[in-house]
Amino acid sequence: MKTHSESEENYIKALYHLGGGDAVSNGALAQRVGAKGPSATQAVKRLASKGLAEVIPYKGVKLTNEGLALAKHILRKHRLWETFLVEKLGFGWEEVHPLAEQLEHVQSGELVEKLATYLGSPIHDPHGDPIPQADGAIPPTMGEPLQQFSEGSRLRVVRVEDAGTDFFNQLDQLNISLGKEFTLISISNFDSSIQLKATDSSLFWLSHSMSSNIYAISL
Amino acid sequence: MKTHSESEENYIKALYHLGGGDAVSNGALAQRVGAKGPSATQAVKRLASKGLAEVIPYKGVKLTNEGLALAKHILRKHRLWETFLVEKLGFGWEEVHPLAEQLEHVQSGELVEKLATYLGSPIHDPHGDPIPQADGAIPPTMGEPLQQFSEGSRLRVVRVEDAGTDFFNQLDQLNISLGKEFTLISISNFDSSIQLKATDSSLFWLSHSMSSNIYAISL
DNA sequence: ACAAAGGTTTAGTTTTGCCTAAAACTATTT
DNA sequence: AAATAGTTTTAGGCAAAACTAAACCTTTGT
Repeated sequence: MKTHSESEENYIKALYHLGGGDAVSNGALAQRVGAKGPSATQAVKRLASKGLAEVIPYKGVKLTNEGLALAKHILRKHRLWETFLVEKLGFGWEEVHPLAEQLEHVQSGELVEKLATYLGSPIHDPHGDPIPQADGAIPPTMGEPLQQFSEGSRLRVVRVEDAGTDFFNQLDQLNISLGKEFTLISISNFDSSIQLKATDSSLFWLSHSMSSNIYAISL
Repeated sequence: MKTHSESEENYIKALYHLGGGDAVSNGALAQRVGAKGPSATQAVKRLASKGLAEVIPYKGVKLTNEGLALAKHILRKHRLWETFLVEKLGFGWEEVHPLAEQLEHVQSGELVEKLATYLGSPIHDPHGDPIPQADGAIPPTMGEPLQQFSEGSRLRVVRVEDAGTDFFNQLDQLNISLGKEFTLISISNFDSSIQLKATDSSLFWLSHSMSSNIYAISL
């Protein structure tokens, strides 16, 4: 198996995140990896020369099938490590992203699969995001934003967007975590904030910016 | 805490391995990291400029106290990861070194300590080598080579040198692992090979090159 | 249609870290 | 004491990956 630099892997991840298999603009890519335009131009040329991406100058870049497979593999590692850090080492779900960014670059197919087995072959990570499987299959993305539900719905939180430490801290303060169940009491017509009732009958409001990052399924 | 490149960390590790706190020659250092002379010269200059090593041109290099502390910290990570890979993921003790070489570069004090706690704060790794503690203390190095024992001694294997995959495979074939107990039956005057008796009373011979990499304590 | 605006690429520089070849130093041997 | 062998350092390149400044496309507005 060819080996790739961390920088290359970061560009691959960014391309996958932004476009999946579709074309991405140079600017968007540069912004995502935290670099300037010319660095991205140069990077995608390197990727193209390795057969991982296709570039149409001034138009955009997209991953080849090979690039796509690599992207999924990296994402698999990332989410398995996040799962390990939370489930086994007791990290909070807001802390694990930067650590997984380092761990995901470790190269060893055997390690990934042994880790997956050790964790019980999970299909979702601690944020509820799907973990790509060894064969490249992506488990379904769960849930809808809370706005999508009607007043009176019984629902269970199954996924949250990684919207930064402050967001996670607020979730913790409100005692919201994956698997928790609530009843949607009302949605404000004024600012779209949402009132929920917890299983202990406590009532509270969530701002739109909070609730739009929280995904649930109907029970 | 300042951050260091992987290359720098590899040179730090090599300096520690070869000299501990004492001076090391440029050639030995280069060989250990798998580079050529000039690369090592350049690298130690970088280390010196960061206060991690002291160089006397044409004489040698040695780690500063800061460099020494960093070396121990990296070794701590390395041996904790090896322990994790063997104890939790089920890797064989001959496979873990290259993986730990990658994992040891992950930067996070919190991760190291959580990992140590998860593993039960071990003081020896799967090969029996001491794991430097968080405060820099080094647990005692266990055992003596089998040659040191007298005929008839009862002994327990507590450490093996990492002498390559073939060595480990042979250990496995002979059913020798850490903690196993044997009686030393005889030492050949001709080629220093050693005859052992296992607890199941089976008898077998070990060549000098095998036995000199196996360390035991007397029971 | 043309010119300005905005995004993209090229060109040239920087840093890290490796290399080879050549020069310089140390040590040994006669 | 001088020559030689061996090691180390300097000098000069190369590649990856980032940057700034300048040139170049594309698109958009009038």
